[in-house]
Amino acid sequence: MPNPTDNPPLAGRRAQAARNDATILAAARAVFLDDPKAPIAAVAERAGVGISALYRRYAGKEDLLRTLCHDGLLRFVAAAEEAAAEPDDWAAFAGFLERVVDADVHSLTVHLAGTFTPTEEMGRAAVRANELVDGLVGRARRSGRLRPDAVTQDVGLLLEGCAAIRVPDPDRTRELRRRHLAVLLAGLAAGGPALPGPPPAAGELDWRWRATGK
Amino acid sequence: MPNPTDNPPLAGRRAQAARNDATILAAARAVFLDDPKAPIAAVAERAGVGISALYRRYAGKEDLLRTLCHDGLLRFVAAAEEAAAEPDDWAAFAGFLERVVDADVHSLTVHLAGTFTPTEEMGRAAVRANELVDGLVGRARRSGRLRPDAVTQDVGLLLEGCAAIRVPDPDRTRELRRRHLAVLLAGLAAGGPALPGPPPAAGELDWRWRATGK
DNA sequence: TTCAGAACGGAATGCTTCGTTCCGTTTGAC
DNA sequence: GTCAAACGGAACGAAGCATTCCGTTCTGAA
Repeated sequence: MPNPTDNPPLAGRRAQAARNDATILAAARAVFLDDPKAPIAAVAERAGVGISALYRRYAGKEDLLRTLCHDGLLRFVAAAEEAAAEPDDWAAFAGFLERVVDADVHSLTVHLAGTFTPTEEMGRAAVRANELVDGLVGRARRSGRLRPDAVTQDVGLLLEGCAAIRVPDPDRTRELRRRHLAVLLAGLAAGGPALPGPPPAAGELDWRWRATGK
Repeated sequence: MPNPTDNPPLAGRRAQAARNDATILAAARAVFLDDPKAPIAAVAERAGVGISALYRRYAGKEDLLRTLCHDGLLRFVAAAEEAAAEPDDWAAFAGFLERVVDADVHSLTVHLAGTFTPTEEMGRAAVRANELVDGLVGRARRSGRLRPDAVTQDVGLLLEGCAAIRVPDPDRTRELRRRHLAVLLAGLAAGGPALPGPPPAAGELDWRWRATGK
């Protein structure tokens, strides 16, 4: 799994193949982001390659989806780590959400859940992701900027809500999600009335990952 | 399209058939709410009837979906009208959102869009629905409780976001959506920082209704 | 009591969609 | 010049699903 930022100046079949690795994964991301039930042929077409180029790299559709999702999980973790470097507690929290929403990482992982059996490595990445979010929420809450009754799992609700917003134009989609996120951040700021109902519990939003069934 | 609240004390085949009308529509609502691409057989099974009982009432799948969606639109309008009767401007606005979220009306209409060609009557209902929402938003804004930069179309974003939240248990889903809605309402209250980006324009969220293709 | 047919259950049908495989071709590498 | 990695894309076979068809049940009126 080569680094997408590699830019090998090599020519020839080998280099072409290496570049295709990234091209195919990018195409798969775009296609399945648009329609989680898209056929594999759509990915090949989008990447501008034949179907066999896909099957040379992945054992089957499930394998491709798993790889794609794993990749998304790593991006999620990276976003959280980057955001955590921000000194201001609230800016770190808000910046994290903006990164994840912009990168559209959440919709990928959520909509693909259940279409493959996850690996243990993915499980570890998920745990790490959760720890990072927990840290960001904790910092924001301790700073007094985040309302005290907001919990880590509220972030999941929030991301799911933002991911649901979509219009045909991707750029406009990002703008609208940003706007929606701004409303949510305003609502998460300390000072509002108490939130109703029992807060989402740990693992309550993981149900998509538990079974392989539809 | 019989009123679901009818309770004919009649027995016999005729009465059974009349009751089935409502049973089937309710089953269809539950099934397609759970999975918008569910097969028609799932509806029949859920309703506890045979497939032919369905085809006796509807010309085909598209006809059933259209009827179901039309029904949802009417429920949406009814919710808006009920909420508008509330004298307090903010309570009317918030109450409307709670009704729609609780009844899960929005997800039905949104996820089914594009699977059938709408009737003119549905178009009229949609216009009426929009006018009602516009009125509620206007009242809330004039009362000073709603932030001035929120527009009618933000309600669409908000409802879409809430509809995206779901867990296996329907009751818990409602609770979580209510919680999410509370955050959003807190964020919509006047006093926050300005919302970014151009606000959603009229018709910008109607794209699902314009084409029949996927 | 009889019987025409409304209402129904569910198997059978035919079509579409898709994942996967297979085979002939191209093109660097040595 | 030869070999095989990489490919393109047609072909295959399975699965899912909308719709139709037919035999059965039971009501309601004569």
